[in-house]
Amino acid sequence: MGVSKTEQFTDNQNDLAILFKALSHPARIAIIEYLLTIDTCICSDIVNHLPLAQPTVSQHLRELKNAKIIQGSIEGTAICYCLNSKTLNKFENYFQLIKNKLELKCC
Amino acid sequence: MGVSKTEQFTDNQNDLAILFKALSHPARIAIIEYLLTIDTCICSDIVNHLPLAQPTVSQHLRELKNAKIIQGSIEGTAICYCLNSKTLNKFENYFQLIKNKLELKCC
DNA sequence: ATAATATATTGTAATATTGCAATATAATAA
DNA sequence: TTATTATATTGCAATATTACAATATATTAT
Repeated sequence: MGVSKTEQFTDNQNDLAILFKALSHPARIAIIEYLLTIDTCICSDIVNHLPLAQPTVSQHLRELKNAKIIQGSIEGTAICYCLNSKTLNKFENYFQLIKNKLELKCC
Repeated sequence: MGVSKTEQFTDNQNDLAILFKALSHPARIAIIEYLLTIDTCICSDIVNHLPLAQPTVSQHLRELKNAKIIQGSIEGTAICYCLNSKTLNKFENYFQLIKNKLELKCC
């Protein structure tokens, strides 16, 4: 009761759900939007840019990193986070597939 | 503490997060995939097709309906649920926008 | 080495989500 | 009307998420 029955669904369905879950918080959307506006990025920029405490931002960054939506590389004392275009293209492909299937349908 | 600070983010960021949250469960991905494979659809088909109890499926359908990802029309004693292509196109547009912005960037 | 700075981790309280039994509603069939 | 069938709602237990203070870690500067 209350436990998500993930094992009852296909790997693909679970993988997609995990990807979407990573985008299901406005702070994480804000992080992505911010990373799109700048070329390089250190984490403290993000912390200053968001209305959340540093540990909370770190937690959101970890979730995006786990989903491979962003990737971080150590740059001296800071970490350079940037978007992973490969994963983001997965999303685009998925919705393009849906669009193509929808066009063949009536309602 | 623990409350999502939604009011601190823009309407657009919150709207996107809500849309993605609607897709963040494998059962709801499975519902979308199922609706893509058939032309018309009654809810009991979905219930029989998913490994979840009827109230749980009804709850997931409501969440997809609230997000306007699916829409339902009463057909006698059943309800015909189908996908809302307008909302699904929103997703595609969003990721296309991201892709375009990413191509202009270095890392 | 010690201090300063940047980021991560841990622990915990508040809240949200998930799943389902029980029940309600609403339409058709007998 | 009464049964049957299809779907929705309610209430609640189990679990997950969110936010952050406190603390840890790790790198550079002095």
